[in-house]
Amino acid sequence: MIASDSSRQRSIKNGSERAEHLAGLIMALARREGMRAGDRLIEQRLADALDLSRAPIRLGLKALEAAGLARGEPHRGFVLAKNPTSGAAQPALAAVRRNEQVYATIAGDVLASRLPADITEAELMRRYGLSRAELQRLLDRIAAEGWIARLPGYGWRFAETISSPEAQAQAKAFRAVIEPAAIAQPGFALPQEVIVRLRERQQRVFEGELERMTIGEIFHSGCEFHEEIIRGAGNPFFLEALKRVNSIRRLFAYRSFADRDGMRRHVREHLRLLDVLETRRYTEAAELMAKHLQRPLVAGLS
Amino acid sequence: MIASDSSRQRSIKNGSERAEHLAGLIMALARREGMRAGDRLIEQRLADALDLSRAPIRLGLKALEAAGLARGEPHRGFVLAKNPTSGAAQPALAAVRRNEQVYATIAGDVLASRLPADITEAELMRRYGLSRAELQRLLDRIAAEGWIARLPGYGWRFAETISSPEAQAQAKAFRAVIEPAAIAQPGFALPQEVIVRLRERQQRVFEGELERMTIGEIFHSGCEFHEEIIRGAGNPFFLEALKRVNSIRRLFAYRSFADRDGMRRHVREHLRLLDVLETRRYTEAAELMAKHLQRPLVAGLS
DNA sequence: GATTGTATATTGTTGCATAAAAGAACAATC
DNA sequence: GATTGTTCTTTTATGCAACAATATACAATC
Repeated sequence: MIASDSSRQRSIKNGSERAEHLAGLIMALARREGMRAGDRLIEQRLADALDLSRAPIRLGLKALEAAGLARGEPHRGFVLAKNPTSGAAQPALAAVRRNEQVYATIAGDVLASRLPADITEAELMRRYGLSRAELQRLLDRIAAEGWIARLPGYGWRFAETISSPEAQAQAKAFRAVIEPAAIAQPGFALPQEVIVRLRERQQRVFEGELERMTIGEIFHSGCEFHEEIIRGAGNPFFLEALKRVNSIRRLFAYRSFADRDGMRRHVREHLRLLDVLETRRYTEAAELMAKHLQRPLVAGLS
Repeated sequence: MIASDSSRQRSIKNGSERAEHLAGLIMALARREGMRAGDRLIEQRLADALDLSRAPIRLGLKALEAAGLARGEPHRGFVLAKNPTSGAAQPALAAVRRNEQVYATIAGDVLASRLPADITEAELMRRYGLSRAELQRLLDRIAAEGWIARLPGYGWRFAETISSPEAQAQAKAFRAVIEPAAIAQPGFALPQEVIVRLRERQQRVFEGELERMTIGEIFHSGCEFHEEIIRGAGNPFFLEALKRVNSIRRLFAYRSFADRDGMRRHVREHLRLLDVLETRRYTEAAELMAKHLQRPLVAGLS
């Protein structure tokens, strides 16, 4: 439906923060794409991938250079200086946006029911020391993720979804319905190149990268995998529904610990699923997916 | 999850417009609740039902009185003056919000692909003659409904969902998956009072009110029915997903003509479904729902 | 005891000026 | 021929003050 994960982060006062954020986006992209040290970072291509124009990309690249993650020469553009490992991406994001922290804090407070279900903007501004503009942006983002909504009068209301302790189980139950069903849809089809790309990534994760990934990255990768597959149904409602669930699951994910062994098994199942999908045995694939989603994975990723 | 249908409409310059809007909300509520001429309109109760405080309700009531739809006496509050029929609710809404019109226009333009997928706010302001604030509000609403999203840079992108000609069929396919599945969920249960309320409403519609309802109202009533039922699964993700689909289906609904006979049959199926649900034969109910959703209904309501 | 009337405090909106960010076009370079 | 460098235009954000709407508390009335 709509790529919602690249939710924008403006409202930066300190110019360099914005640049570092962009740098982070670029590194994350490079990582996902499996780029290595020495690969060229072509402005237009990055811009297209991130739905931006070259101007902001440029800022990001300069920030990367300043952080020693990229090297640039006049008229020859930039080149990755280091393999974009998890660790490498961090420094660029060292100036973790305050907004990002506040976001996490709010999420935590809601999960722990430290906030009332109904709350005014003014109250939120006071509690978290935000300006109106900052709060606005934050609320927009949260609303887009679906766990808050305006009341008709003053104030906002947090969704039950997230505050409920059973939310995690409910998300699972929901996915267990839509994901296999999507695969079983009449027109389901996954282009070969998508399968190849997905297999590559899962393979990379399986073969060691897992150890170097943060929980957030692992989770993101899992979401991407499942979203790509559900996309095969060609029905955006399935995709959109999954994205929403995932954006809420992400909130829990941060508080779960990493069970690397479970994850490894998990990724193996992903690979197995790809094999079945490749041969177009969709009924079987749907069943496999159903089983995959039933498996209780401690870390809450799938 | 979150009651999103009472999307607020502020930004009114002409004070009375806001009041008339509120009046409309009150009448619509009275209608849904099956109130009759002579029934009291208790401020606090209306306020609770509409998630507002008494102050705005009061404005609405006064507007209703001015429109001759309610009678008020000092210290005795207001009383419905007429049965809240579809026609009666109209005059109060005569000053149909310009925003509402623009909303409809945009929806139409997107459906007809008269707008590019990516577009800037400035462009939208020019095209539809809106102030930034007005547009902002509109975009927020549309974003909440899920058919537009910000790009990371400048501009917004319309969802594929809505512009696709198959969207209608896709929405149907999606519902055909989640609604029966929700009923089949382990913990599914529908409180008796909900069944009673739903039956009452459907009964009312079946016994003639149908003829006097607008397409919009018929559609709304159908959505509410299905949403109440899916709520029985106790899993907000199902409910939320259905709400989203419905908010998009509503866009199509306005352009479909009314097939009163088909609708009558349709409502009969609703009543039948309630009977089965009442006896807790959920497996059977799920099957019934699946069939119900397969039936090709011209008017695109369900 | 519930509901309405009224006054007051709080909350959110609008428009505007300034500043910052992003996009687009084209020349320069590899 | 693709990519980078540079410049210019357009678009959007931000903070602020005046204003409008909503919420709340309590008294008055039924």
